[in-house]
Amino acid sequence: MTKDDRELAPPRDYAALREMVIARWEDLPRRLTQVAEYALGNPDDIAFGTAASIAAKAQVQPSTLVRFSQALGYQGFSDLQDVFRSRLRDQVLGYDERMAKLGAHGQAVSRASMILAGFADASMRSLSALRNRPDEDAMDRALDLLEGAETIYLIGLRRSFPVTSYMAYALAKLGIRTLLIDAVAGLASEQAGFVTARDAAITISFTPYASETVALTQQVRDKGAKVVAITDSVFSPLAGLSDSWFEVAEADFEGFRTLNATMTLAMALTVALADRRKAG
Amino acid sequence: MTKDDRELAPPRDYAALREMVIARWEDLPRRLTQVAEYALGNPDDIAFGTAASIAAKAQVQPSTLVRFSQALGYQGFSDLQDVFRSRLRDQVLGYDERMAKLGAHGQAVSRASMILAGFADASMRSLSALRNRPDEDAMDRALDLLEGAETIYLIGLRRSFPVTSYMAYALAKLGIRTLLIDAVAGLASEQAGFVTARDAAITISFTPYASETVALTQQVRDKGAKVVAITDSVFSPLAGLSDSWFEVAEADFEGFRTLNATMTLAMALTVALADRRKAG
DNA sequence: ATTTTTATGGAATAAATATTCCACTTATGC
DNA sequence: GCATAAGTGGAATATTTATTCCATAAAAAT
Repeated sequence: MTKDDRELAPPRDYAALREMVIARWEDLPRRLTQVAEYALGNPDDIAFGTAASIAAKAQVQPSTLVRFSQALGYQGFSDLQDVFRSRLRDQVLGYDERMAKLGAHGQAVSRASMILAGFADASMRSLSALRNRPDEDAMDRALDLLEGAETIYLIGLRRSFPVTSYMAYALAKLGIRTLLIDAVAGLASEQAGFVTARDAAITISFTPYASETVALTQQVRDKGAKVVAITDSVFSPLAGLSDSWFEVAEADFEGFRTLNATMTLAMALTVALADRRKAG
Repeated sequence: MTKDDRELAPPRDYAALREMVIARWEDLPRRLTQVAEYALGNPDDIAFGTAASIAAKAQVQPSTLVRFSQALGYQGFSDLQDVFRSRLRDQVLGYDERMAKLGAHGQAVSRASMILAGFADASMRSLSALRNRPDEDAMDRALDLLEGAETIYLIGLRRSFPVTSYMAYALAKLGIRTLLIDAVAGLASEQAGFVTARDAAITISFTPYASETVALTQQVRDKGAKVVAITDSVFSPLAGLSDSWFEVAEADFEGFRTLNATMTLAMALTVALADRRKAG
């Protein structure tokens, strides 16, 4: 079975694995074909099941699963199973083509470009999650609150400041009156002090929630302004302080959170708001 | 903790489980709250991981996971894990329907969420382009220039300001000295005036290139500082003014340019730089 | 302040799961 | 048809993984 040359490079992504199995279909022994057939037909079961349960369903012995895995070059069944699991993860996020691509040319790259690729991937994951969440009416609810506002106050410091500063720029370009709380000269509270019940605020914060952001949000809320929040979990202090809020899940790469999903949501919110005002 | 009445009906589906955890959030002890937060934030990890690996990521003991599960009325961790797994299964199955819906395009979806989807798609296109361009050594060249810099000056106004402000935040967190030219009080030129030949600058600008950004870049260059630029074409005035530059192509949606590729590149540059300095 | 209850970390144990091994069968080459 | 090689089932074993237990710490009640 010309083991030596095959065993060196077991595919790490499902697409390649599938191809390999199909290619070698012919020269696999009887029971192993049986396993191959079951595996390709019920990839989910492979991902979730135990060797024993899968073996039963495929009508073979557990040991056959191990042999199958090893024949393909994997260390054992668990090793093979990892591939099926990663496939599931990716499918949930919605793109297995790009993983195939990743496996195809994933070598001889510098550390720097690996970091870049890592961030790009993390970002795409975040965006995919954002896109696929059918948050249908969260968006509409937020727009209802923002549409009639006289001035929109933008609250977001530290890590969130890039987002609010972007919105300030874009909304201003679109002719929507905003006030960016930038805390210049330590005047954050004074900047927020002019808010009235005819205004609305967009407030953005993530773990660990900057206490100043929370305080400012509380402040504008007390004055009767509507509050739309963008944050990262139900447990965020902003969730309780807002009339409508978005949950954004940012993927991370080596502990550094991406900002893209938040940024994209902000952009969409900005344009959708302008769109509504024009229509209205 | 009034165990008896709760333990009889542990939810079998993820949605109900999630609700239950949120409801009982308050009266859970410290470590269990920690687990709850991690679980709801990273449901995929719970589905696939082992008790030990999850415990490590959530920074608790494996036994705490078991206790958490039991506090919720499950028999043990494995029992709880089943719920998370079934969620994944369902999501996978629901994916096809979702794609079909997407293909049928635009009926019964609100205008707002179409805008969101549009931006998400545009962003993913930008990122995909960024990722697949094998700009191998542009990154390394830039890092060479930045590595030895005493202070890194960040130049980027208007649309690019979110990016520079993000870098200022992230680099500061990583212990790298920066100076963000924010043009507060109209002092941009004065802020940039302190630059020396031992410093470096990162300058960012896109069509239509803000004249002030170009002028500032020229200024720091004249003083002998190294310049790394992020811009959108060879014809950019920044290309000629820099020692190394990145070309970033941002996709647009209905005329509005996304900022994600730039943001992601900035993030990668930031982390890669910190990585180098640590290594060096 | 003192006792009692509850929570926690970490090691010990139990359970499950994968893997290896070997006797036996089937196929292949001579 | 005989000898050799490859394949297979199932039990034995090794490993991994969840769970329980206990000593200690923190909180709550008295």
